[in-house]
Amino acid sequence: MSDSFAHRLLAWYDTNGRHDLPWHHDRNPYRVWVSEIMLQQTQVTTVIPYFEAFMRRFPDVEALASAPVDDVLSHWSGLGYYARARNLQKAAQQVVENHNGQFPEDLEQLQTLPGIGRSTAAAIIAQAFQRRAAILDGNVKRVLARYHAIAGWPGKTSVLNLLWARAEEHTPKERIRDYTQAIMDLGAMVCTRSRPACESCPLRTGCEAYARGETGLYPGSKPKKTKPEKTTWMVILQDHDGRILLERRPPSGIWGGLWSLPELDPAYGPDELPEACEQAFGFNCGEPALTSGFRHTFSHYHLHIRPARLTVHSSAQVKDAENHRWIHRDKALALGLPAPIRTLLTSPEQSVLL
DNA sequence: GAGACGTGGTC
DNA sequence: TGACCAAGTCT
Repeated sequence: MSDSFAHRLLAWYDTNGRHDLPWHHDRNPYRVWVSEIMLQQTQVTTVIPYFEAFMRRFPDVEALASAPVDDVLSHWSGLGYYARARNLQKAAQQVVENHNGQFPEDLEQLQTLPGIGRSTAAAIIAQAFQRRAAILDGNVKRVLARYHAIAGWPGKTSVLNLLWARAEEHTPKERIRDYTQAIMDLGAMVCTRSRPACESCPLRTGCEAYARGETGLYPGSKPKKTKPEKTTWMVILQDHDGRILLERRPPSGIWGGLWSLPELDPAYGPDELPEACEQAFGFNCGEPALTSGFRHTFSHYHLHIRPARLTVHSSAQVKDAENHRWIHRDKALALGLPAPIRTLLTSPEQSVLL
């Protein structure tokens, strides 16, 4: 039912909303889908340049499906959550092979594609097919939690279910595309996390949190936990030509599918590194030169990185040639080597800014 | 249910 | 400076 909530929101959107984002032009399921995946946990201003470059290189689902995976990853460099890029291409291949190149128009079917969950599927239904579907992203959660004074952290299933129920309730049958954009815009521009602009909010009347003067209490915050500390070796393996070894990281885990300095088990002591390298790569190495380690903070843990530089004595081939490559020192320096954290690559030729 | 997955912005 | 968060999904 399109209640007063939806009407007030749409009236606000008509004069105050964002109507000119790149994915609003030439709107088709492919462009909507790519934008929705890029926008997961990522802000609009960050996404815009990536979206435009991505569309130039992969203008349609066939182009994406048939591209080399390293090419897809290189266009994702710096965006983070690289599983999104891998899933994006897998999904493109499924659309081409199983759906004749056309995106399914059904909520459940969309969710069978990798990387598409309930909210993204609904966003595609609403934005691309203009059919009624309720979304519930971070913006909508905040708006609804405040409007209905829904207490508790939205990560909790019970709270999430309450929010979904309200989202369904407010979603209108008419102007579904605009409504979907409108409620996200309100969350991003007015009903912000800190210092919301309640005085210019079309939903001020009826907002329970505002009436109580308690907008700061909603949505409830996540339970605090101390971040675990992890440690790793990152080795700078150099041969007599000055070349440095890179390793393709496994598809899952941190920086999945990207290239970086090889990592070794932190259980090895400094003295055991030559032996560990011999086992892992097949090289006879000299004594490691250790430089001071540093800490890199991620969403869920602190990573203590210990760089170790070793020189390769034997000129044998690398053991696992498929997943290792040498790059020349000049190139390595240009990429910022040997600072290990700056050596992430989407292919040995391309650097990633971190 | 809880943890993993990234980078950039905010306070 | 560091905790917290952002157009979530997968394991």
